[in-house]
Amino acid sequence: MNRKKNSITVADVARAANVSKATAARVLGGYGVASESTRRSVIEAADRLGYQPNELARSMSTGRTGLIGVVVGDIENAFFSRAVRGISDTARAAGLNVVIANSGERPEQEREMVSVLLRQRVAGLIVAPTDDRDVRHLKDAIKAGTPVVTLDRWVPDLGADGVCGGDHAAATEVMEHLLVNGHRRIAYVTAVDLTDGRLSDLSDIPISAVRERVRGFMDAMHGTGIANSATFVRGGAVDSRSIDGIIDGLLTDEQRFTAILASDSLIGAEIYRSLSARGIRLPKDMSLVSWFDADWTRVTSPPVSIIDQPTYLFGQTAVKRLIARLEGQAIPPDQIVIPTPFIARGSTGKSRTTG
Amino acid sequence: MNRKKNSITVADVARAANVSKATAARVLGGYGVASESTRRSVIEAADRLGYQPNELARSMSTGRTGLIGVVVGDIENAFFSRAVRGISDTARAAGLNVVIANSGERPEQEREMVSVLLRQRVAGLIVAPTDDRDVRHLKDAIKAGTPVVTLDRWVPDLGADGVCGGDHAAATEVMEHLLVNGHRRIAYVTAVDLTDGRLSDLSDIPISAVRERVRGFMDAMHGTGIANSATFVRGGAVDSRSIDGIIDGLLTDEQRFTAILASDSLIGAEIYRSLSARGIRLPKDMSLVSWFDADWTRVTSPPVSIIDQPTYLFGQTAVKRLIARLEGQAIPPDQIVIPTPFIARGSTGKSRTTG
DNA sequence: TGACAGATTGATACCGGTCTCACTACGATT
DNA sequence: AATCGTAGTGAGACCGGTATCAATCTGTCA
Repeated sequence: MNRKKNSITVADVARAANVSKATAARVLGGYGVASESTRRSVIEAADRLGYQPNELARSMSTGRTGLIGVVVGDIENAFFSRAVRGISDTARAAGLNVVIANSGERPEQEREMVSVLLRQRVAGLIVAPTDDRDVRHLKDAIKAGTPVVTLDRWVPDLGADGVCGGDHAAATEVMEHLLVNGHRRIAYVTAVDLTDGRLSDLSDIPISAVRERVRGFMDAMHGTGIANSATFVRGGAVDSRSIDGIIDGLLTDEQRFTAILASDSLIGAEIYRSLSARGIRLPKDMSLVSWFDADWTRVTSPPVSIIDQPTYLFGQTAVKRLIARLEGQAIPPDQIVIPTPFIARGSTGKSRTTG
Repeated sequence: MNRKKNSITVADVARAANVSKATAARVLGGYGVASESTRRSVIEAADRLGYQPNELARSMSTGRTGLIGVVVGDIENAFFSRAVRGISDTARAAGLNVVIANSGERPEQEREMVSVLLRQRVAGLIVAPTDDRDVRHLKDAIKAGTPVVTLDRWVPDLGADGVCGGDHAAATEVMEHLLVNGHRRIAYVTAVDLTDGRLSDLSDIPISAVRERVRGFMDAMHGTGIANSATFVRGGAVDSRSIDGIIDGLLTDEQRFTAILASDSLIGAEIYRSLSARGIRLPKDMSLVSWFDADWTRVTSPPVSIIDQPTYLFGQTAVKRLIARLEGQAIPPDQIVIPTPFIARGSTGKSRTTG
């Protein structure tokens, strides 16, 4: 047992203060009672020795860790880092600590991270599930007594609360704006891996948030009599190169696209860059809307129209709900929808074909 | 003791497998020896019961938690979130877990967070210290046996390793570029709180990274015979409004500034926005350089010249050094400088006064 | 003066693992 | 046949707290 640190324990303090371990523990742990005089001498001894409580031992014996585990797709993505900030601030205010893990949007890594966190005995989990269809690890966690709140994504039959954006409504709102402006050839670009980059069925999309947006997109298209709108969805937008490819595809398509929806701000930025590089002017030649109010959307000219996802609030809300669960509230798990309004800025205008 | 979770322990597995607790523990913990047959039956029993090791108890008894604590200024800042990603990826690969905390760049919150992490018995700390002059909490941690690596900032007398950028060199490089292009009236804008927003002494800057950059800035200015360069440093750039104020100040100053250095990418973005809003064109009317290669710097027109801080690498390097310390390497603590090259893009050009 | 309630305090089991040490069984060595 | 080495196993201490319960000490009241 190579215990490197010779830390001071309650027993040491007790000895120094000439009281029993139990009494010292009561004073230092802030539970039970002690006379004012012993309390003082214990505290004095603790200060003198530099006692620091061992949270591990405390958790061990109480069975509660004050830790909440968070699994996000990628902390480097501002969407998640802002949510993590919301989670972190809110948790801290409630005296909880936060352990962060990345899934890299890969199901097996998500499972691994959840398992690691459970072994760490986190009190609860906030997870942005990578794949709706494989949530057994989350079900198991819930069954074993660790409450789960899903972030940004909603899995109905999971039995966990979910905090998400109003994805279908936002898509509907954007589409209305675009349709009113005469757009008909509108593309939806997502990172989701679709066969050949094309969508054959909505259920191919494993992330509810994206699925709902695409559903809203297709519903709106359908409403204007466009039946083949599934062909307007492009998947696999994972990096610069793939996005350049998608943009090339859109620009040379026989459907002369006039507007593009970017499913997240990373994709949005790359699309913007790709369009600029090709000399396409916004909004004259093309309209662009991106999900998430990233920094970059305000410094482009024109600034980019966005769907504002207040992910700090997502995180905050998720923690609050988690805390409610930890306190044992037995309300049925449900979906908390946070409005994600469309904010029109300069990158969207009248369709060039009707202008 | 309201132990909510009825988790399976080694004792349960041992009973089910008809062996002693010690033997089951040996098999499940992967230490010691056991015959092939008992090993099989223990594993079978563990699987059947759904045994999940309790990492807490394990840490309790071994004295090591595979946790590393990270305290950053703000995870929401891409500078840090990218570093955190580097830390997280590298730590994970080494079998360590990461606990993140925010200091909000406030010394007392930093102290609080460090204390919380120490109570959590993290194996090591990676901290971006908010104030060089008050690092007693870090010294105490080191003295108590928890290695510390500072991130982005270097505190010489701390006795900890530090991973930082080549701030002085980068400032020198940028200044050379600007001076060659005829700029003489160059402002340095930082979030650091200076009295009246003006710099009276370098030691007023509590963050080494910023101090070194300003030193490089002033050295270069001095090299061209400009003696009052301290008046070209503006502090307090903490939000949209303050930055608008600073820009107004610079534009109306009797010194007709022709170039601005932004000390981080948040400031850079706001300055860009503020300049655009005022109709100032880059690089014709003003040159702009920002530290950190944030997303937004590539989508502006012109794209913004930057000092590239590879913070993913910062994080990665910090973890590697921390692991070396954890393994007991007794090399003297030192500063690891990671080059942060200047990358000229469209936002910097010839000074309008010499053009 | 003796009984009794309330306030303090101490002894000790316990949480779920790891780890030391002693003990057994058995083949190899002499 | 006696001795030895070794693989395998079990008993139990331990980590640093918390929690339970009994013991002691007051002061008060009948």
